[in-house]
Amino acid sequence: MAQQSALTPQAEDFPRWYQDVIAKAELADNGPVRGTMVIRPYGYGIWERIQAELDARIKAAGAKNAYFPLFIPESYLTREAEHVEGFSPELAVVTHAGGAQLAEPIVVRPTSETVIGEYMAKWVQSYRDLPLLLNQWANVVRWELRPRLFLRTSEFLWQEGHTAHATREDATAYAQHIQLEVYRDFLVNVLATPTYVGIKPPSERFAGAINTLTCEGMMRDGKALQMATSHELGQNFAKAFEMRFQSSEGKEELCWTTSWGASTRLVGGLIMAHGDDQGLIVPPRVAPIQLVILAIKETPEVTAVVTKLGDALRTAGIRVEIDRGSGSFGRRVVDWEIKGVPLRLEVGPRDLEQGHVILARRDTGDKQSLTVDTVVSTTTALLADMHDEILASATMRLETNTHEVNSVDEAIEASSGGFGRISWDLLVDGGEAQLRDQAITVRCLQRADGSLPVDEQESGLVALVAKSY
RNA sequence: CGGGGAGUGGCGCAGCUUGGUAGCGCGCCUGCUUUGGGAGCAGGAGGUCGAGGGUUCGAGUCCCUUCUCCCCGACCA
Repeated sequence: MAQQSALTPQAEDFPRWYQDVIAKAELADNGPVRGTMVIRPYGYGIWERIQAELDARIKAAGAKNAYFPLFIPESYLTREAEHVEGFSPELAVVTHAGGAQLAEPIVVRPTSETVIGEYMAKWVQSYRDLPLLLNQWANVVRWELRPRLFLRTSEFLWQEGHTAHATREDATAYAQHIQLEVYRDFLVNVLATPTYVGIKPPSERFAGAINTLTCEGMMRDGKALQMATSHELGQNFAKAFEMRFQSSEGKEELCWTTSWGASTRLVGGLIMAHGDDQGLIVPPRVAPIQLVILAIKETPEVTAVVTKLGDALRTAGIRVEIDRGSGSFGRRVVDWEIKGVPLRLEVGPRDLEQGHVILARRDTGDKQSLTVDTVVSTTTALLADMHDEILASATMRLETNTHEVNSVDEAIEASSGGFGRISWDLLVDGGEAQLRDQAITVRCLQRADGSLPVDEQESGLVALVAKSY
């Protein structure tokens, strides 16, 4: 049987590969309204893993979950000038409800700074109430002209954190803490995606923020993807919503606020950062299924061993699925490869006669045979190694496709299949616009050593430029 | 909004030039055989051809109107 590839090869047409893999791995479907997305169980399983890992880190950072309404009075949005200007083109507005036209239109939240600001103002009276650290898991709507599943949908799922602080320093420190200890830590240790952490140039900043921090990842086609951001909002929203508190000296002062978010876009990032021509490669810690046991043929012996192994692996804390399915061996293997399940344990009558089973890795394709009694220990160790190796190869790709450049022309060249690293000074005077004409943007600004700058005025900053999703 | 395409079973497409029984691949269902890298054979289900109007004995095909979707250019997690 001629081996025909199940997916469009990445090198042939990357966007097509992306669509193919989403369909064939059963991650998502287009919704009935343009730009909307149906997340299928396997895709949602990945999102649930992302949620669990992020939520734990957010709680460790001291924030507590709450929930605010989907509907926001239009007048709230208009209170912060930059914010409303930034978001008005993509708002969905409800003008009719209950069979009548509404006196004041209601906006479907594109983000919740405004409602949350209103309530924070109510809850904060004293410096003793600060910092106020909130997070919510929610859906938001931003009407998109060019939707792409997971990457840009008109409705998406995310977490949005909102905090209020007594001082600017405290707010700055918290935004940085979230960016590094929540987002970067998650991206490295769970998603196995190395990123460049930096600040956005003014042109790319969140509407209403005085500073935006970002983690920029590189996809396998060399394009950038913004994976998570946190914003220092200064006192812009505090002013608009009169978030005041009485200091220990008895003076009335304005709060300093932050907001920060990560969305279902992360699933898109996961797909494009690791996937290959055989399908997804899901790193073990984010994998809803870490190991699939594939019963090659259902003899009583195979069934017994498969059941026993499944129980043992689950007891060891590994997320296991058993495939006793009908259908050919090859077909089932290909299907699990497309889904990117990290490990596949093949159990057949022939193996059992010889007293072993076969363990195959999705990322490298390596197979080994091992005795039944060593399966749990081998698997546990291998899952840990696989995370490190997937991260290492992604890091290698990030580094080899990032080029130091010294001119705008070289930056354009570097952006054809990766990132350019260029002195920010070379871009401030018209260079950024020149890049933008080539669909290249400044993804973030860093210090020369890769650390986070305070603001874009700092001298000696380096810009990472690339085409992006 | 400017430019370019496409609407035909679940998905991907042919048929239209030159009107005459609506087809192909994949998928799906049933049965038998097969499960060690996308199984084989046999049988079967499933379509108001985007919508409306017109021409004609007869329209997927020709004419008019209309709707929708996709791709490329200005925003965004």
